[in-house]
Amino acid sequence: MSYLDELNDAQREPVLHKDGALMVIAGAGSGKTRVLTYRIAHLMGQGVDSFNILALTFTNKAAREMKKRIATIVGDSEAKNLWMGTFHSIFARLLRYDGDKLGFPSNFTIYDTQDSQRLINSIIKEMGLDKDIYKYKQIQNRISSYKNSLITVKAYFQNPELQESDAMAKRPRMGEIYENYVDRCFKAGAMDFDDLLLRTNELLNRFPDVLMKYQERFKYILVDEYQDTNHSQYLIVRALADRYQNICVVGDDAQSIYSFRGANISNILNFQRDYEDVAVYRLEQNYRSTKNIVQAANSVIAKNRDQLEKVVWTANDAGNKIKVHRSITDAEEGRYVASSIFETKMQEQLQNGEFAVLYRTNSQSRAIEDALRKKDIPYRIYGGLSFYQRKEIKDVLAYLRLIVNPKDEEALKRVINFPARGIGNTTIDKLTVAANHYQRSIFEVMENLDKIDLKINAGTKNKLTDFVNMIKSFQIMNEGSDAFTLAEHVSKKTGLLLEFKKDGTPEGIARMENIEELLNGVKDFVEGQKELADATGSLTEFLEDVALATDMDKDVGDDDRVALMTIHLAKGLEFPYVYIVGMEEDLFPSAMSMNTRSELEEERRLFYVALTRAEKQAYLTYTQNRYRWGKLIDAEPSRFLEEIDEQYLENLTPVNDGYRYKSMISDDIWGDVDKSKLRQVKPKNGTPPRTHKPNENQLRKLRKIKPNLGEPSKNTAVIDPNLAEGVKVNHTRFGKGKVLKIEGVGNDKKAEIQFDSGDVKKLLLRFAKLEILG
DNA sequence: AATTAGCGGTAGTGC
DNA sequence: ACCGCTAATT
Repeated sequence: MSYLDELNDAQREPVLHKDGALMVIAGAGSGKTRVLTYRIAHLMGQGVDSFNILALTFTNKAAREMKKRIATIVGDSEAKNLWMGTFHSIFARLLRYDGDKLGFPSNFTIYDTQDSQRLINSIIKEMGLDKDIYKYKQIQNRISSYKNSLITVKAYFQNPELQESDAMAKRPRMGEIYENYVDRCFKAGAMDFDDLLLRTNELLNRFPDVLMKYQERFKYILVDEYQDTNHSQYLIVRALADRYQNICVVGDDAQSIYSFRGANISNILNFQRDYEDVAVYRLEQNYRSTKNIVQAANSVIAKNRDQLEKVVWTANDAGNKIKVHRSITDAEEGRYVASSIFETKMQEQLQNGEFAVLYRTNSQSRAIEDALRKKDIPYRIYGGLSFYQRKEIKDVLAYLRLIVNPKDEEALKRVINFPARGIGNTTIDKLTVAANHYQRSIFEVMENLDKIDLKINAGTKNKLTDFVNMIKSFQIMNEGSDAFTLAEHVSKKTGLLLEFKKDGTPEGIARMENIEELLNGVKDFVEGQKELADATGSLTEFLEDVALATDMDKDVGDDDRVALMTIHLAKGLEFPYVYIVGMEEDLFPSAMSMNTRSELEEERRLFYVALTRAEKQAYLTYTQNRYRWGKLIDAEPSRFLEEIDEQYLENLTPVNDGYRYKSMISDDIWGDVDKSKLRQVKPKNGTPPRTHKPNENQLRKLRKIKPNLGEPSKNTAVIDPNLAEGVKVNHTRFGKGKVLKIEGVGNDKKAEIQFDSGDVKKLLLRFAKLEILG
């Protein structure tokens, strides 16, 4: 029982607690994942069948990692049967089995936010409503919150208060839009994200036999990040756990940051009322961060009124104080972060992956990116416009969706005339009207053009028939081929690849490459699925994976990069060095979250989450001016800076004397600063751009840094002089190959390599890990 | 029906 | 500053 020795006393108790309801209040960095993992392993060790365990995690990646760890304790075959994943992916799976009872096909489509918004847009148009009053985004939010609160269309119309509040907001026809939206989703065989939970509730409520089946199946239920569950999720868990009451929830009320998508903090606060004889365990020892960081975070969260009693402490070293830095503009903030990362990395001989830059809004990433790129520091952005949301990727996916589910209206509208094949809006409108009239899908109307008189001319009819036949041929191919073969065929046959290739612009090329990357992804997926017990590698499974994939789920692999992400995405992660940027009023806390106490408290919890991501060192940066909508606006330091107990802070820029800050390192010595940019950003008082060089002390310090101590750092890697044309090399990712050409000098030195796989790639030598063969 | 210029909304966080 | 939609043009 060696794994029990890896736990402290407080962690061991909930692991050993077998039956009944238990709640684990786990402070930041207190090892809650470890508790969950070992608890599951222990249950299995005690004879509980893995088939009877359901674990709901915050990301699918977390589920994968826990599964892997459990497999090392109890064995591979045992771990395979565990149902473990996010709410959305678990219940999507459940609905594929039993959704037919609600009238959904097992291959239902999952609409993403964009699909929902487009559908709402067309409904508003079809109803002839004013789009300035009925704003599709607001409508979508409204519908989403109804669904998360389990307010169905029927419940909406039975509730005068709701109707009144929509009427007050000058949207009296809100209910009709909602009704149409639900109806259209149903007819399209589609569910949006909220439906995955709402429909699960409906299924469990309406079909006692189904409920019973899953209650019997999931005798032990575990829920991670319970503080971020919404009402819909709460009800599902309660329904499933009702029979055996073996429910274990883990969470930290201080880290509840998702109220905007319906998360209800009272779910965790009221847990003890919901179940009988609830055992409560507290994990309060932080293993992650220094004393300075833990105590600073405590001093912040203490300002919140609504919270469970809890004292997070650590036995770790005091560490450095949190560094606070002010700059003039966001561009300069970026440069400071990049310089600081560069310098720290050199001095401490660190990897890029040990650094993270966290921000409140995705739009802040740009300034950071620019600065990191200029310093040639590799980075990776998480979130934002994710790979799967790019236009060209969504186009390919739309074709694939249409193959699996031809009723998928949003997919159809997306690709019916892209690449252009002479089917214009007029025709699509006619088809839509007919489809609504006959209560059929657009695709079905297109299949029966001879039988309906739509006043579409013969030429257009032929084009429509060609399109239908093309999709049908794909469907036939789908029967016999794996997802990769089909996806590749579709990309070529539809002309998508060619469309982007022929436009010849850099964007077009990039889009084509993205499609190729997607195809590689399909291939990886197909091969990966072969190893799993309960998966077949079908197109449906791939599409579901994609629809519910988050940026956090991707395996980052071996590349070593600085992580850039929003604080929301950083939840559950940890990094030795963390930069929290944009510490300004109206940005963090957000201007939109300062109206009520609870909103502000949530922003404060968000700040708490941000701070507690750091293991060794935290940096807080803010600027006096920030670009927004292309304009430079004034910014005030965030109130959160003042809320941290001063003793934990070190101010790097203490006096605002009207001059530019004197940074530890001047950008100039790196020789790659875009001076024109500097000049653009003139401070209002007319202070000239900084031109000072680093002082002798700083220079001496910099010169002392020797490249290539220990693990070679990517920026200083010494390029092997033996690397020349014709030499055989091995690359960690691309395999063996031959150097065709060497070009560029210094940092820009590149090698063109013909890999044995057939690919020819140009690699920057200072990044590429190349091994010279024989 | 296709292309393009111009305009307006947007940048708050995400399954 | 950017994206997507609309109106105008071909």
